[in-house]
Amino acid sequence: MPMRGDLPRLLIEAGLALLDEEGAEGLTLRRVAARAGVSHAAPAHHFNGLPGLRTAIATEGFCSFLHELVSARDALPPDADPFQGLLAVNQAYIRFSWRRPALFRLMFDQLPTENDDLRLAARAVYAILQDHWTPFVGNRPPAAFETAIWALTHGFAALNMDRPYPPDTPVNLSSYEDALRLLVG
Amino acid sequence: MPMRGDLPRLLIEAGLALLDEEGAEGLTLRRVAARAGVSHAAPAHHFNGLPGLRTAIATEGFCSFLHELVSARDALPPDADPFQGLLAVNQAYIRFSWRRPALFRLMFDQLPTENDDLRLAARAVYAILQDHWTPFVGNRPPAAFETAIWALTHGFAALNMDRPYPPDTPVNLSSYEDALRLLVG
DNA sequence: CCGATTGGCTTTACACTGTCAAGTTGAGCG
DNA sequence: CGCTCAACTTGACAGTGTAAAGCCAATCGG
Repeated sequence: MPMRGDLPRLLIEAGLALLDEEGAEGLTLRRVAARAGVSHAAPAHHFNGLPGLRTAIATEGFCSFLHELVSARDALPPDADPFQGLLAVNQAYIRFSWRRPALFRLMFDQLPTENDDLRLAARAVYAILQDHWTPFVGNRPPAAFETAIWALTHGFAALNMDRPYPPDTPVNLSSYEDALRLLVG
Repeated sequence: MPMRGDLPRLLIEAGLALLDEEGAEGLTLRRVAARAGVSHAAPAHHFNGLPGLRTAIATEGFCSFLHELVSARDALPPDADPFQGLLAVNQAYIRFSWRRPALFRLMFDQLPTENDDLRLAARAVYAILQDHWTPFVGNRPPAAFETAIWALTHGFAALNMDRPYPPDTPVNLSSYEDALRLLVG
């Protein structure tokens, strides 16, 4: 019926909306179908059941994620120093996890699948992160430095996604900034 | 019927087993009930529906988690230096996430609930982590140092829980050890 | 000792879910 | 026209959480 915009894309966008509006439990084949105005079995037909829809949504999520990281980088003034770039991109990472927690969780819970598109999208995100920390490697072992800085960012995002852990701890990006500064020294 | 061991505990243990054996999708009120040999509505009666069972299981998970961290600490030789202690406890953290990924995810997805028992259990875990990194704070800002070291560990655990991220990256605890050493320098 | 009450559990029912098989529709093509 | 094939729809089924009602043994006030 809707010739404008093929159905698969419509379904993915419906899924993203449901995820953002209602959380993980809102993402349902039948709800996605209803939102896209098609029959309840249409989503399973295009993707491969619910798991297929979820990986498709996760893949699209990584594209949005990448776009936000790139935007954060491009929004910097041209004379910004490398640390400002590193901080901006990694703060965008964390902010994404706050703004779209259900999608963020789906993306990283979904990672181990063997879907090539998903792996590619995730790799692209990793590449832009890499670009920004390489200037700081210095004479440290690169693998350890990569691990440290990227686990720091992801861990901070994951632990503060809904509420601070441990409870009663205030959450703010400035504490992340200080931690990052500790690492890059 | 089973006078040995009250039903709530039986249900929690059934849930933990299902989680370990079948993953997150295996944790179902009805499956838990069947495994404990009671009617399908019994679990919802004792806990408060599925969410209540989940937080109860997460709480129990934090107790096991704490126990493993304490064991790792106590297994150290008495002449171990502080860094060995820090490393041992944090590696136990990561190993737990590998051995029981579904439970680990449930625990940290469940955190934002307002259940007091859960908060208490999570806090106890945090306390033992804290014990081991305080010797290394030195003259650094303590909040930033806490954030850094704890986000590093949790992020490493979360990202390598099922498979390495980014794909094609080898996972090993030694790369974590190097990263940790970078931080405590 | 006895009737009432209560808490632990069962039974029943219902709406909602994913998945599968079969049917429908419509466009492209010989 | 008739054939095919893909994109859906329809219908059915097992499994899910939840709520209401029932059952039943233990407990307790008298």
